Amino acid sequence: MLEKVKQISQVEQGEREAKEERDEREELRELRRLRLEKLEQLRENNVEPYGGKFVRTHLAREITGHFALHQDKRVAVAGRLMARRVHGKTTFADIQDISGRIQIYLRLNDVGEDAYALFGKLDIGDILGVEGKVFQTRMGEVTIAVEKFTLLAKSLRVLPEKWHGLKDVELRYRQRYLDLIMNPQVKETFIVRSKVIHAIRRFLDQKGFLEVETPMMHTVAGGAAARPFITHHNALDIDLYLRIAPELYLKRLLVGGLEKVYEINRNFRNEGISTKHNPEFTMLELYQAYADYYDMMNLTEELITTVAREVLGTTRVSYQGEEIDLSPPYRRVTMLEAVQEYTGLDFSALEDDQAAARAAAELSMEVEPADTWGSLLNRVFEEKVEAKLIQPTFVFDYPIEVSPLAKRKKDQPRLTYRFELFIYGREIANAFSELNDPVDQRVRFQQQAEKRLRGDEEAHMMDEDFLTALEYGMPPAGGLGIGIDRLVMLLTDSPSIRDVILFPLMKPRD
RNA sequence: GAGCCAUUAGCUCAGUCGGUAGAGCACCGGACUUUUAAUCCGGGUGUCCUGGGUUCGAGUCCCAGAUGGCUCACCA
Repeated sequence: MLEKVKQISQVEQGEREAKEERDEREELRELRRLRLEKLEQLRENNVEPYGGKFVRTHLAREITGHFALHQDKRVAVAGRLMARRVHGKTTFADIQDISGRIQIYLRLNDVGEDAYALFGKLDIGDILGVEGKVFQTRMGEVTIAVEKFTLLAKSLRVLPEKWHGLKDVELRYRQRYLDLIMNPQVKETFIVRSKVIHAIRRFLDQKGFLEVETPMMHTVAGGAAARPFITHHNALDIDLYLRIAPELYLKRLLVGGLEKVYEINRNFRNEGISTKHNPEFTMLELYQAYADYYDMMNLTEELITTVAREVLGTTRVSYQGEEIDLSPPYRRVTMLEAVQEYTGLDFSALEDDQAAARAAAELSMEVEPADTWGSLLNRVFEEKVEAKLIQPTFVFDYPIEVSPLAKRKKDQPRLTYRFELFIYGREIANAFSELNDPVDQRVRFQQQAEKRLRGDEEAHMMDEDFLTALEYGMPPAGGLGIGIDRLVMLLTDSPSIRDVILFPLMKPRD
């Protein structure tokens, strides 16, 4: 009995020590503790630290950019306190809002002792509303002479350093809000992203395209060669796939008579993460009935140049030190020509799979038994050519093996009416004359199914429901997909896809 | 999945040969009524990523792990 009591008291002691250690650690976070105390003090002095609506008359930039218009005018601005320079009975500070920063100036004589003391208790990071008259300092800085200010939100955490900003890449992604507060270029990038998407919508709407939304959760993951994420619907007790592409649903809409449709939304692919890949990413897909892939090339050129002009005001962009000219026409080259140009190898002269395998081996490529003329042509292109296509280049007529949803070329049955657009060695767009022959499509699915049986998890799945739709008759059509994230990377000179996705996927930290 | 690199105060970073951890900003106290990376005086606030090991002694050396970055692989 005594033993047991002893044991319990030992356990209790251990718990107590652990708790004391926690308390001690909590106490060590002095900066935050100090701010919590300030919060209490504010409330004791009847200052509400978390305000409500504040009516602003101007954004910072509107005032600083047009001083003459606002001189001596009374204005109200709101934003985050980003810097403070105290000179005894006067204080300068900087307020940051969506448009930028503006300096404010407080004098004890103007605001009174209580308010001046309160301002001294504020912290960098607090959100305020200020009212006062616009003037220019001796040094020429457009400034608001504060008559009144209101605390709108007390900050309990210390912002990153004012001069170097937030550099730690991990923190920038995990706490993007801090990145946005501290690094103006980051905010600019995401504003550009928003404008790009808006410009695309405007462009397509004007051309008579209808924006639609198709399912994100699929019972068959189709429309691309990729491994899907799997989720589960409890009530129906079925597994579902997060979509890897909207393609097969958008084509069903062509069957239904929606002749020009597009969707801008997320795709999910359960694959590796890199500077060019995020598990969820944004795609534009569009389909136009009675068009073909040449129409899609023209549309792609027009879309990209329109967006670049509207958003950046130019079609010449600098990407990672490389000058890229986005003005049309873009170079157009068949895959066969491109491979010949960069390797000297004329694939069109190779009669069969064996000849292709021998030729590929001579280029010191690994050849596998399952490889065919088309798969090798594609691989030689990917390995020897792709990275060299810096200026915008349409590469067209892709092998049929790697294009199970594209229409077969009439005169060259080993190829399809398909192109991809490359810029800076990266695939930006993918398009084809859509396969609308249900019998051919069934054969293609069957070939893909065989690849799946052989262990290719990225091969397309058979989609009977889609085939049924095609059997009702789908108009011939051109289809186009553009990776929005990659386009935005190009237009914002961002080296990583994570720089253009607000919250890229990160592993949880403990 | 593989290789290389990084992880030290809230942030940006030093830290020598293994000898008990520093700077700037931010913060706290004081001075200052047109500054602007304000300035001047005083104050260091820490799970040195985590866990083992070597050692009299580890931020530092070794092993394992975590997270992140880059490159490659895969892919769009």
